[in-house]
Amino acid sequence: MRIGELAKRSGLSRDTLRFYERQGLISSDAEAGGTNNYRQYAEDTLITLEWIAEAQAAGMTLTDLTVLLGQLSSEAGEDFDGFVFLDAKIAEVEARIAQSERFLATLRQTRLALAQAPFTD
Amino acid sequence: MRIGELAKRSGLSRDTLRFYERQGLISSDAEAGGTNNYRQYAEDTLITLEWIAEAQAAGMTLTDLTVLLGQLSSEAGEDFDGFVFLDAKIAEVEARIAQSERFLATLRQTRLALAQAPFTD
DNA sequence: ACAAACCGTTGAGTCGAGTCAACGGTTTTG
DNA sequence: CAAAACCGTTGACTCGACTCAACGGTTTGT
Repeated sequence: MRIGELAKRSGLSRDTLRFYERQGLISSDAEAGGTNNYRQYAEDTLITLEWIAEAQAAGMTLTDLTVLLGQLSSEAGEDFDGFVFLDAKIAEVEARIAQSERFLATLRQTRLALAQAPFTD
Repeated sequence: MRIGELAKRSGLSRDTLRFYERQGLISSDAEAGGTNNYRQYAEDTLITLEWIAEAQAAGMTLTDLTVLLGQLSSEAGEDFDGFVFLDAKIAEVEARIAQSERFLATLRQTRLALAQAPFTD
């Protein structure tokens, strides 16, 4: 599919998609018929974009993601030292979830306190 | 306490603390003896800073936090319409946690897949 | 066939969240 | 009583993640 369709289906802007591509997060090949240089995206780019969105929500930076995607596609068994990085990221996300849950608890508590305050309704 | 001590104890830079103060996230009063204009912070500023860190990890922006802090300190019962905002933020955090957990699951899965690959150790 | 809709590139701009440098005034300490 | 350590302000700068404008080529709908 071309960039416009991908934009519409992913909910991202065309600029963002080109930006992601420059960062090495997604890739495209030139269209077959070859007179123009329109980007052609595979269907599963949508899955990658979904993954990127989740990863960003989990606090990953785009450069983190470039590294991770690189490692995922690296041939297993070939001087793969990526566990260090992967494990570090897993730990980061775990920590962020824990903090988010603590924060969520205080938010809920606050809501309750406000709701029970006198003259609130 | 003065800014240097707060910086040391919170792990944030003095610049960051002054920046937070300009954003209305923390406050200080001038020192009692009055010849200098050094900031004087109360002990519980540390708690606020802790809260801010959790909130940021949960994806809140500093302006979100300024609003939230303002609402928390608003007198209950007085034309308080903040549930809309509060509930929205609660929902946001819940969503982000859910996405983070999905992402975490795929990371863990990836780790497993890589660990079980042939010739990996 | 021609306007509307789409695509490309380049380069600059924005916004959030800090960070740094420069300069000068206070405190503290050896 | 210096020198070191600390504090203040202002203004510019960085970095990540986009976003926009301008300009021109390509496809598509009527």
